[in-house]
Amino acid sequence: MKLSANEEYGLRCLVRLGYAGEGGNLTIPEISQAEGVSPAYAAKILRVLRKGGFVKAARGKEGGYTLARPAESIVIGEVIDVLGGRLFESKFCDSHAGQVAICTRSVDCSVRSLWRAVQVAVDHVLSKATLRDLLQNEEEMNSWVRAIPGPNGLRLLQ
Amino acid sequence: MKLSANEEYGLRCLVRLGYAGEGGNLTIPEISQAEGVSPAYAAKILRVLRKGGFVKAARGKEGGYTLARPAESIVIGEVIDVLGGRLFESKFCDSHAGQVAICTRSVDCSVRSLWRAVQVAVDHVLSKATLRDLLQNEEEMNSWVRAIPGPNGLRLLQ
DNA sequence: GCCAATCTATACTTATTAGTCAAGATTACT
DNA sequence: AGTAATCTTGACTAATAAGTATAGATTGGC
Ligand code: FES
Ligand code: FES
Repeated sequence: MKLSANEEYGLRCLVRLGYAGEGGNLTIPEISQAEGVSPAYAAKILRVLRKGGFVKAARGKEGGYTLARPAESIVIGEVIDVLGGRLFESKFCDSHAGQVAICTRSVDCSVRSLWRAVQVAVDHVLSKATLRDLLQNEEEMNSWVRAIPGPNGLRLLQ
Repeated sequence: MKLSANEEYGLRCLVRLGYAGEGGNLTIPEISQAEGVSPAYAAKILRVLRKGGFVKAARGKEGGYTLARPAESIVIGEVIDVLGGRLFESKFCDSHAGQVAICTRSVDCSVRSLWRAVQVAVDHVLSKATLRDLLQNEEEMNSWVRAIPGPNGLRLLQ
């Protein structure tokens, strides 16, 4: 259960484009330098973001990347899904089936129930965050996090 | 952000031992067969659990593995930490440092703030679950999940 | 003492993810 | 048309995680 490099750099590249503003254009060399990754790797990641429909590319001179839609309509949960998949996918239990009672009889598995709970908790945060929310400084972001409703764990950040 | 094989199988082996009850003893071949993994792999995972202090081993004939402490004192969050590390470790941002404003000036990064929020959400679930909670069937476990306090995302499981 | 059942440790192989490279395609400008 | 700046694609290499193999150490029973 670790953040992948794709998720980390992909999200950062997207934030970088968000800072460039609506219609703002950044080239691969620019993004690459800003995020401290190689141009080739930035290109690879940006391709994933493009195929996910979050950014669009223009080729040729004066080309570059730009957000495909307004920052407030880009939900971070969807971005993370594209960059790194889900924490707990439904097929997971099929491919890791044990033999006897606990997990094969997959109609009845407490472990799976726990994984689902974790997935829901993650989704609860990531489905509420948009790229717009990330286009602010850390302090403002912390306020945003605390504003997630309910006396849930996020309050612990307080 | 995916569950690792270590986490999946490690937790299942632990649950299996939990079913064996306090003082219950299972050998590597038994666990291996029950969980559908090779004996060698089960051994590798059980070693991690032993070093984490969750199970203890007895060698020689009549040997095997047993829980190191009562199931209700084994917190799943700690188990997952040992098996697969944290989602977002503090050194993470050091090793993935970008160059300019967003992530190098790590005193001010909204992305990091989001990762922390996700980590807190995960911990909120996993720090409340003990091995005892997992020693019940899926339906009972779902009830347990719903009982996590607050109108938070876990309600979505309803 | 010997043997069989068991865990232990380390090294090895395979699969997946991370990251690089090189050739090609598109566009703007002259 | 020519050229330079740009994205696109697929193949390649490197690093890490997953899984296997093998030799060794411990224990109980005969
Ligand atoms: S069915 Fe997947 S962990 Fe039990
Ligand atoms: S400092 Fe780590 S994501 Fe920004």
